[in-house]
Amino acid sequence: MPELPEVETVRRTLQSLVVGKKIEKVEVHYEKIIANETKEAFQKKLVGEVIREIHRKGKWLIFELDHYDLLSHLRMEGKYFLKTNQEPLSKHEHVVFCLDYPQELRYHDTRKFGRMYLFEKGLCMTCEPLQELGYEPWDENLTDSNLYKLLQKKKVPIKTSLLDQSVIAGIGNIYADEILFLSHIHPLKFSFQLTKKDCQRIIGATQKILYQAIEMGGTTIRSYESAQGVHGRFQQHLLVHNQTKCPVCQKDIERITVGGRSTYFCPNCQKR
DNA sequence: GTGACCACCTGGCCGC
DNA sequence: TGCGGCCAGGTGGTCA
Repeated sequence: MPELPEVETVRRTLQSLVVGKKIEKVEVHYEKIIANETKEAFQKKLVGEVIREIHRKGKWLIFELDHYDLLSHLRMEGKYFLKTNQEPLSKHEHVVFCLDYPQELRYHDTRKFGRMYLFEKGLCMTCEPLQELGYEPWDENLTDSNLYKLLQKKKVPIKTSLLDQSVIAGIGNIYADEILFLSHIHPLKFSFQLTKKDCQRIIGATQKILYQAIEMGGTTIRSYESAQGVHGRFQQHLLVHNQTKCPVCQKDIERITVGGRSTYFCPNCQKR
């Protein structure tokens, strides 16, 4: 389940593997992956384009091409693999970018949740998928005052607000649990009840956890791998998510549902 | 405008 | 062993 650290790991891996490569041909085997173009237009527009750079915003990957920006969201199980055309196509490989012969960049997605958008170059930052995104975790404007103001308007539990991409972009279910644990905040506490001090702790914990996770190549809970099948190591450092004992007080970790999502927390360290 | 709920999908797991 | 049902979860759409 790729969150910001996993997407950043994929970006870094792809950056070294495919930047400078020319797209000779595109095969789309599952049309729904392409969100804002027909399969035919998508295939036609990308032929001859060179991958100039790969960026990330929140959980979105942005392939900067000659004339277009290709946006890719991995959702739950999306992965990219660099293979040769000799290797048989897996049933979960839905989009194939044929690069310099015989190399192919293949988009693999078991659950077909991932989406790709194609925009004219330079227009993607103001497009629908990206314009709603909130602060990047290392954005200098992500201050305790700004976060506090934002959360004052939210009448939902803080866990739900952390998953809201219009607040802080890139946080998913696993890291939201970890951030709240490090911040000593109960996941059911209402967002508008948080103090500026709480916001300061959330920002600090977010930056710390995401930085560590990126350094370790992300988290592999069930299905995430970066390009070429590299597994992340951060799962060995998770403090509460999917854990049974609190690493601080040794009390039992509780599992509840918040906003329909499994949520792990320590009732002793994270009082309401 | 905001929040709650559901659909999209498939593999893994569990109970029978 | 095989089958059915539930669960996982990011996002967008719909409804209240």
